[in-house]
Order: sequence, then structure tokens, then C-alpha cells
Amino acid sequence: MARTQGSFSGVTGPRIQDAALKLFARHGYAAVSMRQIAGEVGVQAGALYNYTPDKQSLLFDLMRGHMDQLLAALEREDVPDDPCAALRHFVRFHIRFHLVRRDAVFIAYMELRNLSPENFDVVEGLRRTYEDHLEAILQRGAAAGVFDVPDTKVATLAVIAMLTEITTWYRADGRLTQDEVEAQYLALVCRMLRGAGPDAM
Amino acid sequence: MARTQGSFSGVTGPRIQDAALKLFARHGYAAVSMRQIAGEVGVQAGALYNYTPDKQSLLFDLMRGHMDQLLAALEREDVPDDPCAALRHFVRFHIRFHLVRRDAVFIAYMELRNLSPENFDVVEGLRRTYEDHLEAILQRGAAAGVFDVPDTKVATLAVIAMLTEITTWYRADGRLTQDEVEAQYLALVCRMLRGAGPDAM
DNA sequence: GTCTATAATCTGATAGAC
DNA sequence: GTCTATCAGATTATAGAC
Repeated sequence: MARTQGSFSGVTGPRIQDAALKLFARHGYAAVSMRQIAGEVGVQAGALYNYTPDKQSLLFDLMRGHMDQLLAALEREDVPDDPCAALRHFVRFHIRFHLVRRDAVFIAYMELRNLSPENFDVVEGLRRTYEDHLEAILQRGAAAGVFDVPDTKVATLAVIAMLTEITTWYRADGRLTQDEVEAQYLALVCRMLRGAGPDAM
Repeated sequence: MARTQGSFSGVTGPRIQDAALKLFARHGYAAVSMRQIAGEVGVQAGALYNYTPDKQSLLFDLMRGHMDQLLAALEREDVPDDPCAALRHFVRFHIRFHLVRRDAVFIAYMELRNLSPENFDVVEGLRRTYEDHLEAILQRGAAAGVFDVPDTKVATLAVIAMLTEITTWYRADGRLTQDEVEAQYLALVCRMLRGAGPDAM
């Protein structure tokens, strides 16, 4: 049940969002003109302004929509009580969610500086909420003694960075299947964080 | 002995490069005009063209210069024979080199899509050469049995991603000193790659 | 809701004076 | 080597016809 974003109901609205997503990801927000977006949709430039007040809102709606979807999907997941299981669950969730939304992921990381200050704060807050979810898992594991992480914030950022970077090189027709990629990163992350005690993971 | 890049000898040339580096990193290549760069330097826009044939060359020279410096610095390092020591050496080198060149690092990762195809191939080749250096260390360690990495290419990308991401959040006046950050990532990386055998690292 | 036309401004790059 | 002036075209956004 995908909720429509902002005022983009109807048919043309979503097509404008799709076109902007594709073009912003490929060429960058600043390098894409409203005429290009209109051309991709098949309308004239003026028609876009029936759906967005300006170009900035187009970018912001894309980024906020992406983060909203991410957090909504995360909340729908059942997080295991066991910290190790929760970590493995998160790794799989993160890879699967991001690999099918590569354009949006790219924009969410590359176009932050093109957001107005107020819009930046909103997106940054949502990103922070997502990071906090992983950090909470690491804290629970550290408290239970199954993870050995001197700084959970650093470990959180390290894990998310290495997982998100997959979206920049993974190809469905490449050397590795998605299952293989998941298995490898699962092993790397678990080994990176596991405690020195009995091998729980 | 910093070698001057391209035709940027003299005084104004380097100032143009510095201004472009700063502005491209802050606002993005496509969002910065030649007039803005000229204004930052304190000359008129036309004067820039005594130093660069066009805006694209300005970007390319920055990126190639950054990668050239990176590879030159890497070659000056003495790489230990022991794979574990070599890995630790690389982690420290990577963090130290990148943390003092945050603008250039940002540009090198964010503006690849704004390079012409030929220029992209050049920069991509240099980046690949750098990755190969780390991968060679991992392969040596895997062959010696001290590292447990099923896929050295994946592990290489994972390590570089988590290390480079430090540049996006580290602040000199922040919670952690650079030495602390180095120590933490050293521990994370070593643990992520170490073999199941006797704890060599 | 889409079109055409246009306002007002900015763009990269060049020519020629000094 | 820097300036001023300028070219030719693109930019976002708006106004009003249909």
C-alpha cells in the first residue's frame, strides 16, 4: 500500500517523480533542467508546475519519500530479541531494501548539499533515526557481551557505509548473485563485531 | 616537492584550483559557475581561461591530481612483508591521507558522473589501481592463511568504503581524536578479516 | 491540466583593448 | 595576464489562452 507523496496523485504526478528520480540519479540535481524532466515525461516544462511549486520541492519530496519508505519498511520488520539474530536480520534488510532502490539511494547520499537548510534538517533527522535503529542493536549486543564494540556510533557508521556501498558496484548480471553478496557481508559484519568470548555467531 | 598540475604554474593558477576545489566540494560541479570561481579568486571570469581551456578540464585536473597524489604517496610508503602488518599500515595510511583532503575526496567520489567519458576512464583506472594495492595485501594474507576472506574483491571494497566514509563525519573538534578513530577502525578491519586460526593480529 | 509565450536572469566561452 | 564587453543560448518560473 504505497502512499502517494505530497500532491503527486493522479497519473502525471508519479511519472514526473519517476523521471526526476532517474535523471537526478544519472546526471545530478543541478545538471538536470526542468525542461529535461518535462521531456522525459512527455509534457511541456510549464506543466510541471501543476505538480510541484519548484525544482527544490521535487528533490526534497524524492529524498523524504525515500527515507519515509525506508523507516516504514523497517518498522514492519520483526526484530529478533537475540542481538546476533537482530544484526543478521538488519544486514539482510539493509542490502535488500537498498539494492532495489539504487537511484533513490544515490540521490539520498549525493544531493544532500542541494537541499535547502530546512529540508536538509528533515532528511538528516530521518537518516539519523535509521542509524539509531542499528546502534540500538549494537548496544544491546555489547551490553549482553556478545558484541565487542568500544564505540557503537563508530561501528554503526562503519557497517552502514560498507553495506550501502554495495549499491555502487553490484550488478544483477555480475559475478556474484545477490544471495552470495548477502552471505559474504553477513560474515564480514558478524566477524567485525563479535566478542572475544564463545563463538556465538 | 608538490608537482604543479597541468598549466597551473604561477600564482593565480593554484588559487583557481583552490577556489574550484572548495566550491565544487561545497555546492557541486554543476551548481558552480565560472563567475563564482573567478569571484572567489578575485579576478574576472574571462581571466580563468588563461589557465584552463574549459570548466571540464578544471574538474578533471582536480580529480586526476588527487588520484596522482594518492598513488604517489602510496608508492613512497614501505609496505611490510607480513600481511597483517601491511593491512594495518594501509588502514592508517588511508585514514591519514584522506582526512586531510576531505574536499578532494568528496569531489573524487561525487563528481565522477560529471566527467566526460574519456576523463572518467582515466580517473576510474587510477582508482582501480589503488584498490588493487589493498586487494594484493588481502590475497597475500589469504594465501598465508592469516586472513579469512572468501572474496578479496568484496572485502577490498568493503574496507575502503568504511574507511573513506570517515571523511564525511569526522571533526577535529569532535568527540574522538584522530588517533582514537584510527585505533578503532584498525580493530574493526583486522577483526573483520582475520582467519579462524591462532589470533595473529 | 496542458499548452504557448515570455520575463528576467544566468550560463560557458570568446574577442580585443590595455 | 587581466580587463570589459559581448555572443548565443539555457535557466527557473509565471501568465494567460484553451
